Amino acid sequence: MGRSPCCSKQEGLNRGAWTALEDKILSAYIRAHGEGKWRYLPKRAGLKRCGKSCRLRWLNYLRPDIKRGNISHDEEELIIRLHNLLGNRWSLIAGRLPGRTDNEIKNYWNTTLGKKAKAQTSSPLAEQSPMSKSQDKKLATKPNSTAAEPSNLAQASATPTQVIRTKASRCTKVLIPALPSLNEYHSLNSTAIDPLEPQALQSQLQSYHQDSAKRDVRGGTEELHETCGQESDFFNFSSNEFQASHGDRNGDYNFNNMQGPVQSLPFDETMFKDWTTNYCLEDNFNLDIESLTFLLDSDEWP
DNA sequence: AACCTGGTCAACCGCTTTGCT
DNA sequence: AAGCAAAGCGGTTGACCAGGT
Repeated sequence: MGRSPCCSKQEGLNRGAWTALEDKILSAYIRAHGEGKWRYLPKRAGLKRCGKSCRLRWLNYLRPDIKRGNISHDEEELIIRLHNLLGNRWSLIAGRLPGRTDNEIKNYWNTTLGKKAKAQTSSPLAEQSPMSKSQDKKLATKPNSTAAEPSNLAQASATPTQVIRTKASRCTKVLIPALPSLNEYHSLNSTAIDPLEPQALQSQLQSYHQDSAKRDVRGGTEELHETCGQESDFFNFSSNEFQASHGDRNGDYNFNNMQGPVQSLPFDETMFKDWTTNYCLEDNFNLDIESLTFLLDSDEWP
């Protein structure tokens, strides 16, 4: 199957850590045009990055609803229990932790929780952690607890866990949660520039590409890459055009819809019914949409 | 002060899956 | 059915930092 070379192999692209300006440019572009079409995004936004890199940066760092750091005790507990059930399905685990990314959870597991679990495994007689003690407290009130719900980390690691292997599927119908209005968005993302002042960002963009060119020369390539910014169409519009362009290009988000009351797509319960019957869940599994914590506490798990 | 070591996490990389033609 | 593009996923890497020697 022919495959075009990975965009990361293209020459002239910036790599490594993102600069504040690149973040601003990416944020501003996505606010104007929405997510998606990552392959074309860098060129249109005027970024010297590959689409993959842009997507990752947005999803893991720039999204307005991202919670960063300070993983709470409850979250930690939930991660452990989800990992017992799902294995290294980080995106699925992250999906149950609002504001957390799969990358963050994966890193947190690899650096913190995984070690805890390993330590408990290697020394099964080791003292229980406070977390596991609290889990035991819970279980003390649950006489029907099963092996699939370990009472502590040691048991979680020592007991063969039942990992649910889900089949990855693209989500074509989504629930749109409460999206912030544009004003709310700005207050959430204080570092973002005002999208209604594209000229200011455009001047920064020019210096960004000049700096990139300098970096290339310093790097010994002696090669002045043709900047994407010269081809970019992102900043070639006025404030009025910006306002009019929300959602009009490429069928992306309509930001006008983001203003005013919360809008959500009608939810059909049969969607969930189908999901539970078509996927790997047991027939007698009682799915509670509100909370996976409830799900995990359910005695219906095998 | 200089060096070493280990921890953290953002970013990269390669692969898989899905949807479209 | 086959080919391709786009998106998503999970493992790995490497830069950075703090603490220890």
